[in-house]
Amino acid sequence: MTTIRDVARAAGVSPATVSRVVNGLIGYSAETQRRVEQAIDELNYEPDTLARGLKTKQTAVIGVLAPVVSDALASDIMSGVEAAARLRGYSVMLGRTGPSSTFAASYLRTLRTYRAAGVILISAAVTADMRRALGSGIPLMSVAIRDGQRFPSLAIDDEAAAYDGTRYLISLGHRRIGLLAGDPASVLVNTVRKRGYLRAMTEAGLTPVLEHGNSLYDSAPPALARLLAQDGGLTAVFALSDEMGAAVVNELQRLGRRVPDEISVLGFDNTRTAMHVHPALSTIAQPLERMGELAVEKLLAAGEPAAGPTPRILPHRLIVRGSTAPLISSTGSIPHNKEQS
Amino acid sequence: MTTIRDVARAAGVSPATVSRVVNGLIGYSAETQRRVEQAIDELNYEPDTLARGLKTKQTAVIGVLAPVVSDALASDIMSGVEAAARLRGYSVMLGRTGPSSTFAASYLRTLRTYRAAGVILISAAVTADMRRALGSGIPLMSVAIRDGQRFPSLAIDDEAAAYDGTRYLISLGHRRIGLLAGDPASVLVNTVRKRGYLRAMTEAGLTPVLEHGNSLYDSAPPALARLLAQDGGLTAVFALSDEMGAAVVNELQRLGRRVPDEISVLGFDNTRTAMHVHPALSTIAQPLERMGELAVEKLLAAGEPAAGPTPRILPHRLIVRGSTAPLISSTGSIPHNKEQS
DNA sequence: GCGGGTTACGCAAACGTTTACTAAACAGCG
DNA sequence: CGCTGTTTAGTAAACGTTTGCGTAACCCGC
Repeated sequence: MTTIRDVARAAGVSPATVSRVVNGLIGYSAETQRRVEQAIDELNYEPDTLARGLKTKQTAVIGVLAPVVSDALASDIMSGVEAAARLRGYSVMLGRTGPSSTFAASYLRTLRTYRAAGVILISAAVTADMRRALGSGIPLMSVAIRDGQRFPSLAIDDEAAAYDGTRYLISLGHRRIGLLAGDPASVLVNTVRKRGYLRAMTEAGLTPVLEHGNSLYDSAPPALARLLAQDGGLTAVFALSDEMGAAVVNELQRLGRRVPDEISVLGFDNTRTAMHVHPALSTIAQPLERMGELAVEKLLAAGEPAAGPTPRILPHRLIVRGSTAPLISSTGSIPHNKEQS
Repeated sequence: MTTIRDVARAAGVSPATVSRVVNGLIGYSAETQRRVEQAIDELNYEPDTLARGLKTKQTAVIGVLAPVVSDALASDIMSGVEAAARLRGYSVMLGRTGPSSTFAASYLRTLRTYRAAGVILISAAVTADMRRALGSGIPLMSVAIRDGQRFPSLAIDDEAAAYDGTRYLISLGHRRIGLLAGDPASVLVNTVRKRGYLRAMTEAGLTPVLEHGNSLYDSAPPALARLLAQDGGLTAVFALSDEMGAAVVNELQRLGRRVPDEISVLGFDNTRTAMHVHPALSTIAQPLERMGELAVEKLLAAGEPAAGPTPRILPHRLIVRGSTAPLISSTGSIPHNKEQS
């Protein structure tokens, strides 16, 4: 490995000067710069990140923690994080927190000893424990979850999104709308989405019908069965994740119910999964990649304590595909599809 | 931040001794160990990774590079990598190489300056350029692709897997079997899979029919149309990725062809996507998570140059779900489903 | 041509570890 | 009791950077 000293010798200057030109500081002549740069090229020099980090107490790494790595939602966010990070010369370090954030603190401690520039927490609430494990020097930001006002976060307004989704189904003429929620214990965003659904239903004078899955595909069929047991005449099902939504579409068809003619299905998140089913799932979109990008932008801007704990709200969007349709009601009033923001 | 010197002072010993107990070396009494450990606990000391890495010329990070981050196949492998890494106290650093490995060298250079313990390359061939960018000290292993004998790799036998898949369809009684391949330019594993298909077809005296997509969902419908244009009487389609397989299932149904009664569909990889479609996709499984785990195991064992360039072959497995069925042929011979390894 | 201001650059001390090397303490043993 | 061998522990020199400080050299106007 060639060091800064090798370059200095080759260029006939001191290591200090090499460091200055490498870091674009001032204090050297144009001629010196040329010689140094030539030496760098010839020796194929690359500054050692470890030594640099040790001295400057900062490394260009951003930690990303998600409940599970191989998850469509988390993957999309990570993709945005990776893109934004690489654009700014940062690397990303990946970690899995487990469904109930079991490993989070341990990862954060590691990230601290790496002197990470910041960490992004996906779909998990920031606890005081975590904040402590990370130490005070490193900014932390949670994404795809709203965490009161205590820590910076970046998410859509899940309550409003669920409200809008429910309103959309109502506007299609549906009256008997079932909700397929996720596990409120592990993914607390479910609680607030559920609230949005309930508000829309009671406002419209409709009676809520709801069951819980765990957000994953396999949990949906049994939960759907329970939903149908409660009200066999449901004309629409609102699933709070695309995986469950996709499962509902498939299961309904297996049961011989036609989607969307007999029963509409609405998903949530707009992950790839929504496209993988036929008819394609209408869903509430979160700007996932964009959220990842924004997270690193805000994180790095947070060097200045100007950015306080400002939970930033991103817009959600209703995406209408093939799984929802107006109710063919006996009253004959048929609202039509629309894409709204 | 508390340093090793603080601990030493608190325990009344020298930094050297603290270092020894932290690293489990020998050369201190039981009493000393007790005092040091107590001081560590009290001061909440955590050794600085950067300083340690600088001195020892090694850090506990493993790099993982994939063509795209938010890909079901890559995600599953990464998941295995993360699990195995964390088990051994290693962290994983994530990078995206782009479809034609554009960014790979740059990432490898970064990984080198971090003095990574090893790097894992997913679905991308190792080039001499990459090997050079990484330097000579860091082991590199490619996963889910077989790279001749030049660099260590870990994959299934794609030729045999495609052969077996095709044989399976033939054993079901199908004679007119179309292949939906991926883009051979970007994902070269497609070439060898195609070879397996061709071998099985010619061995059986059948005429191959094939078209190319790009492995992604959206590329499948048009490719399927071209396939059908070549032979409208196809009774089975073998798609070389689950995304394409899922798209084929959906598209076929949209065209009014019943799956699997009129036409069977076989996928490849056994990602989550295979489950997201109805009927669920029969597919050739790669042990993706296991591959990730094994990759880090071999990588870390490769400290000893005992492990040469031994491309390790993992077993593939045929998974029969609902998208394939025996051909109802006029001859009346109906082979039945089976799960084989 | 000289003082004052600027610019270009080198010296050396950090940053927090690990690890030779060395020394003291101690035990065993004839 | 001296001698040797072993164990425990400390000293200090690295590892490859960055950066405060100092000092030549230079520029400029009077």
